Amino acid sequence: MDQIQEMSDQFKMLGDKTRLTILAMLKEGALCVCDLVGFLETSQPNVSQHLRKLKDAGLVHETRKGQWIYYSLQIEDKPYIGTILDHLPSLRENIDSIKNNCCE
Amino acid sequence: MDQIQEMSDQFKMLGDKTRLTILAMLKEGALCVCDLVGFLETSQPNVSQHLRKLKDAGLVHETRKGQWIYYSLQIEDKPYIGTILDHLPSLRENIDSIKNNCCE
DNA sequence: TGATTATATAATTGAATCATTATATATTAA
DNA sequence: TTAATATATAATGATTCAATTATATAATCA
Repeated sequence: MDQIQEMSDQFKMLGDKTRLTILAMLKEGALCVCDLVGFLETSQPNVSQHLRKLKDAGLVHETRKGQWIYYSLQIEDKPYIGTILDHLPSLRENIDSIKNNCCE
Repeated sequence: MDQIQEMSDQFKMLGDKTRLTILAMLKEGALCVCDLVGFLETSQPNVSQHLRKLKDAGLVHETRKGQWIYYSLQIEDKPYIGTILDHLPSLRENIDSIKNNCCE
């Protein structure tokens, strides 16, 4: 598949508010699904399905810790994605206030 | 509208192969619609409608010169868009070979 | 083991999006 | 002023996509 097609497929991943918010949250560090659901105003299955797309696109990866699954960014070797995430507003404070309400 | 929403709307513009190719072409300089149609493998109305979306999103602007309308990038004040376009493959040679076949 | 919690997957619906076809507008040329 | 060219807009059909609802899997806890 040609390069422009590949790039547009990746931008398609960023072209959704829920997914872009997930990436902005993961910029601050790994989070479990329940933390993401707690912050995003949508259902758990919806979050899971967006995470699946981000994983298929190679933008995040998962690690299970007991009953929780933590997601984190996988954006090495994707230089312009890093630049984009740098321009997303910081959600650190929002995350601090919800983190570990559900897990650990 | 919040910032992440605005950003995801812009990425939606980049998340289509035809539109991303148009932007890659305009990176090399202004082009008229017929030049774009000559290179992209799709119809004139399709190109016009994609240009309309790009214009509405504030990514391009138009200048009429006689019966031709030239489009060019409008990406000052959009720093990460510039970075992205830098990472698109160069289409200079392709453009040189089709430029002005239809206009001037 | 059975119940509970965390997460994923499947099925469905409705909305958004892309491409095509047809038509309209605007400019230039005869 | 009529014809031709360049471009835009409108209408339609088909596909894609996001969100919901329902169900399945996997891990922990009692």
